[in-house]
Amino acid sequence: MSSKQNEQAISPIKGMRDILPEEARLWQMVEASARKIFELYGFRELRAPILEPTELFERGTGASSDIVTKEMYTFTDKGGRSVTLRPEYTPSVVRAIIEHRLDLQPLPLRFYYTGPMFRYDRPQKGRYRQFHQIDVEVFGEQDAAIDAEIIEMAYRFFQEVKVEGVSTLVNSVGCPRCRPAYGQALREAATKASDRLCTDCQRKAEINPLRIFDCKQESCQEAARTFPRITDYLCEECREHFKKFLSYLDLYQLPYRIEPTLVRGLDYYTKTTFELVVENLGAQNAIGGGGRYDNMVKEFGGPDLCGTGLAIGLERLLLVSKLEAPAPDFAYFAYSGEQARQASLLAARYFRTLGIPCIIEFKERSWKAHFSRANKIGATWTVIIGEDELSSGEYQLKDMLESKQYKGTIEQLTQIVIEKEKARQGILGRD
RNA sequence: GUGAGUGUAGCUCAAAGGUUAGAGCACUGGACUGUGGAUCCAGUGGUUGGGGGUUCGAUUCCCCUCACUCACCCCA
Repeated sequence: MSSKQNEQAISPIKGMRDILPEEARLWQMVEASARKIFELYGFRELRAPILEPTELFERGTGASSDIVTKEMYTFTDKGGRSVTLRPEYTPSVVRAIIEHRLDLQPLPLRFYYTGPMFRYDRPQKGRYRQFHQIDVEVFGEQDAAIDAEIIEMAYRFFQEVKVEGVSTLVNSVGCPRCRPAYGQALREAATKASDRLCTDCQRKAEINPLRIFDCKQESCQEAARTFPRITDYLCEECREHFKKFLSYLDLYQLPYRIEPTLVRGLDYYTKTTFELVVENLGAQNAIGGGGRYDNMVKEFGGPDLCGTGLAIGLERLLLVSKLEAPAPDFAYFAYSGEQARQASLLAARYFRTLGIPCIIEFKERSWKAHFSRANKIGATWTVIIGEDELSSGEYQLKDMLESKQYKGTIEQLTQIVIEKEKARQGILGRD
């Protein structure tokens, strides 16, 4: 700590936080699982910048979306350009595809990415201003089977990272051909029922009547039940796509519920939308979500390339994951005197060359204090080097878990560690 | 942006207007200078989030402010 003179401690910016080593270990495990599983489905990582031109999101995410109208971290850089910390990932991939003419590669394209996103929201449980997503996108595949496969992949991932009780809400929001008619029908119904709606919903009837569906007022819910459903307004193509999508979910035997009121806050979705929700997460119960966006690439001036994707929120995932990080295995060096210290340093170098993690500390300690320290920091092995060991040339190795002690040359001792670790499936046995 | 709740040691919490703000855990050291976990003892650590007010006296009551939490809106 710094001096206590009226200095104010510097805290992180609201909605942002440090991830300390113990928790970071879990993040590493989750990210490693994601990579492993996504690669298993042919996805490849595509890393895009965190900072993008503001216009990318105004056009991609949608100028009327909540994200763009009130949640972006936008500022002017020293060159006078308006830049934005990305609030989501999809527009960046679309930009990269056009930039690098990736559409000329064999289709479909499968990309994944994991990293921080930024939205200027009011923080609450499961919601931060800097949060992290893992994101997958597929381009150039119109078949509804891919929409289902992405969800199947998500379930495999959830299983791998010990997230249980995930259910899927699915819907189709139609396309620019069928959506306008529905929007009009819904607006008319909402206006007609205006006197039965709360003041909040009366306002929604104008702006976004779909939102009336998830109002908690009993009278609004009652009125909403009489409103037309999007699924009754889909055009032939969209209806077919939706039917096929559901049939593949059935094939995988994935649990889902059709939620005709599921609207997502991003403007670009067409046809399939879905949300992965989980219990015990409080109000922000969506652990993942996504859908199809068949027109975004074209609207950016690129080729007519359809897209579909999924984003998973890592903070929320970790809030419900039962994953536990195994304690790290390593050797601690207990020594006495300068000569033994030097012998320890060289021994640790040899250990590390063989892939055995070591921690060596430089505080002079009694033997008892050394062992106490080794125990406290969780060492699995303690290497003992004192006067006796220096003169005999044989060091000692203590197995801290079994309280067994060995004596031998440094080569012999490393062999013991390696064999034992293998048997225990310790760090040397893992991939 | 709106609403509610909470701020006391690193963590979890006491102290209900009255001496020098305490305890457990954690940390450091000792009992114990060639062997850890247990036990016992001691020590470090606080502008009670900050500012103002009421009062002889405020951690306690009032106001402002900041932070955190939860919820609305929306989303991961």
